[in-house]
Amino acid sequence: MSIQAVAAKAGVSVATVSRAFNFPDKVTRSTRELVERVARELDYVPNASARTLRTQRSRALGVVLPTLLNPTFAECLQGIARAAIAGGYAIIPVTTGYQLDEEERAVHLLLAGNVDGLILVVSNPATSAALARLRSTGTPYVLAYNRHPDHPCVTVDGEAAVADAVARLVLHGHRRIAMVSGTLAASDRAQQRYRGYRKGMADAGLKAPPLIEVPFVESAVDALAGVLQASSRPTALICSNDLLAIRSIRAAHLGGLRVPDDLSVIGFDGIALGEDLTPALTTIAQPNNDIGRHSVELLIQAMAGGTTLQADASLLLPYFFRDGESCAAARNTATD
Amino acid sequence: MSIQAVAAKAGVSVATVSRAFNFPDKVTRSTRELVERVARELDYVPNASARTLRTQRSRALGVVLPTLLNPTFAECLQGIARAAIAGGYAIIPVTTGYQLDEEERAVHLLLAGNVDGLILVVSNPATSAALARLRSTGTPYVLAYNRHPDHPCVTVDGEAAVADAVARLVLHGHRRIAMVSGTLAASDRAQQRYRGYRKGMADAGLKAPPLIEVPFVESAVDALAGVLQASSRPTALICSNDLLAIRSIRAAHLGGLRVPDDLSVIGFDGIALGEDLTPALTTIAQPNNDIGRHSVELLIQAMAGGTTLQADASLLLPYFFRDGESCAAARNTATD
DNA sequence: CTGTTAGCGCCTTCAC
DNA sequence: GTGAAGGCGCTAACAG
Repeated sequence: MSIQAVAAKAGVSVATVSRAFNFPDKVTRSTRELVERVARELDYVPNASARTLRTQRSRALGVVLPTLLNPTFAECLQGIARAAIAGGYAIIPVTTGYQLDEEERAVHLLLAGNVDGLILVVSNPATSAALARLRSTGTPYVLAYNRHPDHPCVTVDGEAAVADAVARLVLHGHRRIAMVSGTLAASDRAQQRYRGYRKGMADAGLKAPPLIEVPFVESAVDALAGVLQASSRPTALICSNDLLAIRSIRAAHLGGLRVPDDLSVIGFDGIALGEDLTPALTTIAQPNNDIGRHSVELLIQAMAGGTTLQADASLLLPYFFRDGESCAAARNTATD
Repeated sequence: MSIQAVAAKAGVSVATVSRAFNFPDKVTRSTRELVERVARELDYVPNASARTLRTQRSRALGVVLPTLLNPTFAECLQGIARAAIAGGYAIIPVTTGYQLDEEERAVHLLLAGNVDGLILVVSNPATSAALARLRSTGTPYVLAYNRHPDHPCVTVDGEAAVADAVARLVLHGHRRIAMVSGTLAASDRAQQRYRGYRKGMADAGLKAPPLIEVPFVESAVDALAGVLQASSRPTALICSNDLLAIRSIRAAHLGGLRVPDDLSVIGFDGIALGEDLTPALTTIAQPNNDIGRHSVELLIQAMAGGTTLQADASLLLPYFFRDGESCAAARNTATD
């Protein structure tokens, strides 16, 4: 079903049909209605690839993310999806599994797929080869969750957020506060959050114990077992993401510690599920949906202007401390 | 950067360049290497829309799902994404928020986007207008999670699964077993699972109390409060999905009941997160990733044969009873 | 084995 | 306000 068929049946030229669809005012009302009617009768749907080929715009956005198994990114993608549809764009998501070579492959794939722009969550903007190559192509893009002065980014101030959280814990009487993180090298977010932790501890005049680095989330429970049994075990844990926090709570439980009575746990991300857990997860909530939405909006805006997005378009969205039940005041301990 | 440029620089015709890429054996080794080198130098990437226009195949699959906020579907989409990439396809996901009109809009959008095939999770295959229209277009499609004799489906036997679960509970001494579900009308899955529940109860010679129907997951806690306070409250809950199970556990907790000591809770879906909760969620686990993967594989296979997928290609994958900590034997109660 | 050429369906000047 | 025609980049006959 092509524009030709519609033109023929309506007794007008293809140009008129095209205009009736794309510039309704450039055509007489009567012809427009005629064309619309015929198109409907014929179930005509404009051919996207032909249009793309002709206009050099696909109205498709590529999305590169680590995984959908972390609800954080699923929530963000949902935000992206809604905003994209609202803006008349389709999205093509690709997951990388936190692997650098997959990042490159994804960007390559998407570029070959003629996307008009890209939203990506990379491991580390400063060192990402994929990002460097992407940049050189002149395709508009925006980073989500990442933060770097040379790139347009939409995220929250993870450093300040964690420093805040530490301050809150201190206010509640905690002194032995440890941080649990995934592999630091694997993401700039983890690094920022850890910086915030150290800053928070320093500000409170506390000595920061070594970072509890968990290579695979699955091994979190094991990694924590030892730490939580020590005589000078922490009374509070700040986790670099909610999934780690959930596993930390489990580790505490397995170790015979009650949360929050014996151990306070704070997460980071604000996944929706956290509110329904028992105990409800105390966490630093990011507006995951909005991060996605704003990324799309920035991108669409830039593309409309025919430009690429600059670093100074970056958005730092507010985070929220979501009070839950996994965090409480420290009990008085003589060992302090 | 077009094929023309490559041809010119390499001193061959565009046809040769095209062949060098698509049928490497149909050109001399030397020409192929020449073309490849020049293409690399020029950073040439074949234009997807031109190819699609010419071949009438987009190598893109549309995916219609209710939401990404339920990890079940996020896990499935992850499976779809991986399998699609492996098969050389891009995916374009659209969420419907469980709304029928959004289902139609999504199908329309995707069809207009020139997808070669569709994977969808609809509310109810028997009544879906979107599905009827899709079918009439002759575009290959497959349903995931849905089950219907007239459509190709990839899912598990939800009815048998729940009946099994009831039998297990009975074996553990439970007699007052209630089911918690979302709106029955909103999904055929919920209906199947409920049928399984009634069958299981009937088989055990037990009277099934009224279904606890929760219109919005957010209201689950309220909806359950009353039921759990009653003197003849259930000793076990079978929930139609894991998110409901998690909220049911919370409701129990808020009502002063311990899980599993005072109340056993079984979920359905097998979201990964369930294993990390405390108590670890006992659930009927579906192979979410595989459901996605198989859907893609069936579709690609059918498309390769140039055919549409028939109902008899449907796949019923195995489910697993995942033992957790939210379910235990019933305590002896004189009131039984 | 390689080159020439005709469209795929659409948009967009340029005439009228 | 409408029509005619070129060409976006590519593949697939068809020739050579």
